[in-house]
Amino acid sequence: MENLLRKGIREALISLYKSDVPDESIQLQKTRKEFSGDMTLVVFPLLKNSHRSPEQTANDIGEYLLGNLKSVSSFNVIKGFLNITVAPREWASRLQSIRVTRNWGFTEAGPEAEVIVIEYSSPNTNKPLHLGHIRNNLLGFSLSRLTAAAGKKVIRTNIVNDRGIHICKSMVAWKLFGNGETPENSRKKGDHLVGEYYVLFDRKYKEQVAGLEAAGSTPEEARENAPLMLAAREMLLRWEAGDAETLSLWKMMNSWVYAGFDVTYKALGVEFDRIYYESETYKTGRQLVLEALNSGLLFRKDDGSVWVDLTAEKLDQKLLLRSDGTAVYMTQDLGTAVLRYNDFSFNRHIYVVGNEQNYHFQVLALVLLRMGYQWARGLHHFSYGMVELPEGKMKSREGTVVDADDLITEMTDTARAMSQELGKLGGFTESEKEDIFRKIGLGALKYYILKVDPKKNMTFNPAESIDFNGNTGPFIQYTYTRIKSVLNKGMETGITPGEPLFDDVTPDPKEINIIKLLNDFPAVVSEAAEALSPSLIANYCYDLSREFNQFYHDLPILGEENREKRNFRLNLTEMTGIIIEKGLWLLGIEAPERM
RNA sequence: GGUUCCGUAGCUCAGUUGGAUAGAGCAACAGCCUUCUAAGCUGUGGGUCGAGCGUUCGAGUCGCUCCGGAAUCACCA
Repeated sequence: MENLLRKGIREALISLYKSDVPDESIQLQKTRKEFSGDMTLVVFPLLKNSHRSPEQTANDIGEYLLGNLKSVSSFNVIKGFLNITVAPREWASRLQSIRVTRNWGFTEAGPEAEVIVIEYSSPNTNKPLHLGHIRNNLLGFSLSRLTAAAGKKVIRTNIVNDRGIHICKSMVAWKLFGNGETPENSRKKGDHLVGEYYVLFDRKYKEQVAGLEAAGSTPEEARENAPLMLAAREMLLRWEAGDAETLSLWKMMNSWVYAGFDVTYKALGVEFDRIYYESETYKTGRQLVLEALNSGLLFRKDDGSVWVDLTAEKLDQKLLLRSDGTAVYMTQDLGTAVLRYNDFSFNRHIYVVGNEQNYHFQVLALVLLRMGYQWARGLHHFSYGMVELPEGKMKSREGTVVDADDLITEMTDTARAMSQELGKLGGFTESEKEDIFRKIGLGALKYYILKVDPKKNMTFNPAESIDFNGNTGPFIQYTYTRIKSVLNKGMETGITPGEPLFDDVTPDPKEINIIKLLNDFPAVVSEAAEALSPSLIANYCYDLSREFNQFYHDLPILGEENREKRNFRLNLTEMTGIIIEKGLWLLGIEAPERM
């Protein structure tokens, strides 16, 4: 449609003014709602060619299009804007071609497809997932679907931070105070259980520090010499030395955590193709750093610590190995990146990590380049904003962290309560109902998070909770179930979307609005994949749902007397359902059949 | 202090490569269920797009300077 108009406009310019213009000077856009018309040409850039006033120019082109293009039915000129109305029947045939295209902007990954590694989630094994992780997981998973839809070969990875002093703290606390508590005998979820010991460590440790300070130690001494801290340090040394008993405790507690994470991941509906563990990558990182040091790319300070000097890149010097030779965060990530490149030879590597680590990823790419890895140019930090509470940041100390499992349960509970209040879902078994409540609750949560521009910080108000009315996931899901309901009802009465014989159908304005949106979908998908922005998809789904609900309300679908018109509406309805389902799929939101 | 990001209605957020009178939802108020699902639809009120200057025929959008907020600049991860 747009291309047709472009071609016509170019012909008009040649015929009227004997001059051709570059494509970007032909600014075609959708006509704003308050004006009549479908497409609008902004004529200001064309005045150089016409040497006439904006109104005259617009009028000239309008007349030409009306006379020469069958699909243009009328036009009007307001200031420098030429509003072109496309013949309604043109839209009807547009729906037909959308219907037969059948790929809706989704591209299959061919053998030559670009390989993209997406890392997301990246949990620590000493505490359960919270709201911040939810944003990470949802963004990462949706990005993986978006890039896959754009024809890339996507590998979803996770890096589990399973080593270090923080893990040892949980281990020490469990050993001292645990009395053999396990997820089985306590019926607690493994990650929560381990998290409790991490918190317990912190509490007991603070008591000890306070005790030492009362006995005359300086605060610094107290922090260093508290027995619990000494025990944790010793545990870390034993871990690094490969002590069998320590390793077996570590493996046992980590397995609890992983079992817990699996439950949360499953509830969120996210998946990974390959999981990396820092306990397996940090040694590679250290090796890389030592090799680079030998090649003179890095330098060693007097105390033995190894650094990279990035002052030439306007950054600081950055530590890569501690004076005792142990690895830091950066070292591990260097190792992980190289291992991944060896595994997948990726073209691009997207890290879904919060914006508090912008500096870290800037340095990571620079260091890899310094080491001679040209592929590091393909590293991309997908930096998203924090989730804040109305009072500010979530703080575990103040108990204001929103736990992921709790939130998921709460959302499902709310969906259940709301559904009962509305008196819905008669005739379903309990397990069917629960499945629907889960889809709705999760849909609300996911949409709430994904509709927001990823790079912005967002506010989550637990008291007001997440809405189920208005611009929400359930609204879109509801629209989808309405569509299903119409199609089912039609099928029962023998009315199904048949062959599209749309030649004689003149669509209503509301129908044209929907066709326009359906027509946009492929462009929205590729734009969202390009911009790595699930929020574009989310907002598109909302617009389409809104448009459909208005149409649904005002016009009969099954009740339409005219057979062709009814068939047309059914096809429109069916197509809308398909596109909404596709859009929700890109967001990782499930579409219930009924609700 | 350096670097990066953000600032749009009372609240939560949209706003395509610069285009016309800046949009939704929530909250408030007023309507609409004998009808394909009312988790819906319709209407009313609500804005110096943080401030200023500049570029442009045209700026919420681009540039500069301020103001406000966040993150980061660890031998934490």
